[in-house]
Amino acid sequence: MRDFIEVLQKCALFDGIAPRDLNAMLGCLGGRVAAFERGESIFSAHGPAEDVGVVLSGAVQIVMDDFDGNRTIQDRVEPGGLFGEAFACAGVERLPVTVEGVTPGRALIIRLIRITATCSSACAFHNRMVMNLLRVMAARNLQLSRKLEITSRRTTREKLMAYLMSQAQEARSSRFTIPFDRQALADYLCVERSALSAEIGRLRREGVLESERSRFTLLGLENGGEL
Amino acid sequence: MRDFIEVLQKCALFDGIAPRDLNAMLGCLGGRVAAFERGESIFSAHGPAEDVGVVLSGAVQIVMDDFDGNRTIQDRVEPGGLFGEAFACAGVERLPVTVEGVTPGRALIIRLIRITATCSSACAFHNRMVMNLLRVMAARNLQLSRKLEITSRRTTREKLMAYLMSQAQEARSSRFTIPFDRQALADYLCVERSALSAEIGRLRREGVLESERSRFTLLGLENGGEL
DNA sequence: AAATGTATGTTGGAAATCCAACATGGAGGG
DNA sequence: CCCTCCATGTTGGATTTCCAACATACATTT
Repeated sequence: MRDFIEVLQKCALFDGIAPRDLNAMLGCLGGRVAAFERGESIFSAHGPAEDVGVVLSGAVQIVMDDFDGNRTIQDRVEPGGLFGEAFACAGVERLPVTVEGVTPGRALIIRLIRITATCSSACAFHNRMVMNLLRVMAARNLQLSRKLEITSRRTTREKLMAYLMSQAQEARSSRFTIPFDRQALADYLCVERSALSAEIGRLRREGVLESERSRFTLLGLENGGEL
Repeated sequence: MRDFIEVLQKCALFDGIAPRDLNAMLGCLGGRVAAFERGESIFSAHGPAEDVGVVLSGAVQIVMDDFDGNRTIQDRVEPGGLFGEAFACAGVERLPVTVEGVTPGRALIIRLIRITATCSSACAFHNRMVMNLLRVMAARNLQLSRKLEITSRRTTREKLMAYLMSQAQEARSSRFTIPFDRQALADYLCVERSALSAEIGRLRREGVLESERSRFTLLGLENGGEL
C-alpha cells in the first residue's frame, strides 16, 4: 500500500488530504487492494454495487452489455482514476456494467459507506471526501452532457465540428491533437469511419481546417492560432 | 411555500429530513420560488450556474439548442425533481443548457453554496443534504449513460426500440405510457418526427408493437404483458 | 355546425449516410 | 529493397434519413 501513496495523492477522491493524514484515512476506510489480470473482472455485472474502486496501477475499462448482447466500452480508467462510484452512490442493487482489467494491475477497493458514514474520532476528513466525490460526479456529469451535445447533432459534419471546437477550446488553441485515431473518433461520434474521413477531406478542401493524422488546426477563427 | 411541503418531502434532496425541520432548513437555505409558464426559461443557456432548482409544480425540461435550430431534450423533470445541480456542483461559469417550462408551474431556486457550506448553528442537516445531492447526481449520471446508450444507435428503429425497451423495463410491463408526444420523443431520440412516425407505423404493421398516442405495448416478448 | 388548433400519420424527392471495396502511403521487418 | 501491415483516404451504389407538404382525427371555441 505504501507504494501507492503517490497515486492516491493524485486521486481526486483524496484531494486536499495531506499525505500523513492519508494513512490514518486509509485505516479508517478499511479498503483492500485487489490484484487483477488482463481481462479479469474486478466488478461483475449483476453483482452488488457497494464498492468504489481506485486504480493503483495498470488500467481497467468499464464495459456495458446492451440489449443485443453487443459490448460497448464505456470508459477506460488509468491510475488515480475512480470507478463504480456512480453506481454505489446511486444505491443500485445490481451493477449494470462490468469492470475488467485492460492490463494487469492493482486497485484499491473501498466500501462506499465507509466514506460517507462519519466516523467517531480522529479522521475528520469524511466531509472532505464526500465533497470530493460530489465534484468528481459533477465533472463526470458534464462530460456526459458534452458528449450528448456532440452526438445529438444530426450530420457527420456537425458532430465533427462540434467535437473539434470543443477540443480546441480545451486546448486553448486552434491547433491540437486528439486522443483518437479515425476509427475510434468515428465510434465516439457515432458515425461511419469512411463518412468521417470524407468529411475531413471536404472540410480541408473548403479551407476550414488542416489536418494530419490526429493533429488538427482550425482555420478562419479570426486569430493566428491561440484562443 | 407551505403548499409545497409535501412535494419537498418527496424530493430526494430533502430525503430523511423531518417535515418540521424542513421549515428551519428552508429558512437557512434562503431559496426563492419562481413561477414559470409553458416555454418560459427558468435557467438560460450561457447564464450563470450557481443555483439548484426543485420543481414544485408543473414540469420543466432541460434542452440544448444548436445553431441550426435543432433541439435536443436532455431530460424532463417532474415535481420533486432537481435540475441544474451538476452544473452548480461542477462550478461551471456558464450553463450549457436551457431549463424551460413544459407546463406552467413553480420551482424552488436555491443557491448551491447555501447547501454545501455548513452553517453555524441550528440546521444540522447540511450533511444529510450533501449526501442526498450525491445520490441525485449519481442517479442522473446513470440516466445520462442510458440516454447515450440509446441515442448512440445508428438508425431510427434501433433508437426507438432501445428507448421503448428501457421504458418497458422501467415500468416492469410490456404495456406503458411514455412522457413524450411524437415531436418531443423525436427530439429526445435525435431523429425526425416524420421518420419516427413512419417507423412506429412500420413496427406496428410488423406486429412488433401496438400503440395509441403515448401508450405502447411491446409484443412478442414471450409473456402476456407483465415482465 | 363551422372554424380553429394540435397531434399524428403519410408521402415523394433531395440529400446524406452506410457499406464494401479498393487505393495510397508510411512504418517496420525480413 | 521488397514485403506486409495498418491507418487513412476515396469511390459508387443501396439504403436511410431529412424536409416540406399534405391528410386525418380529435378537441375546443365561436
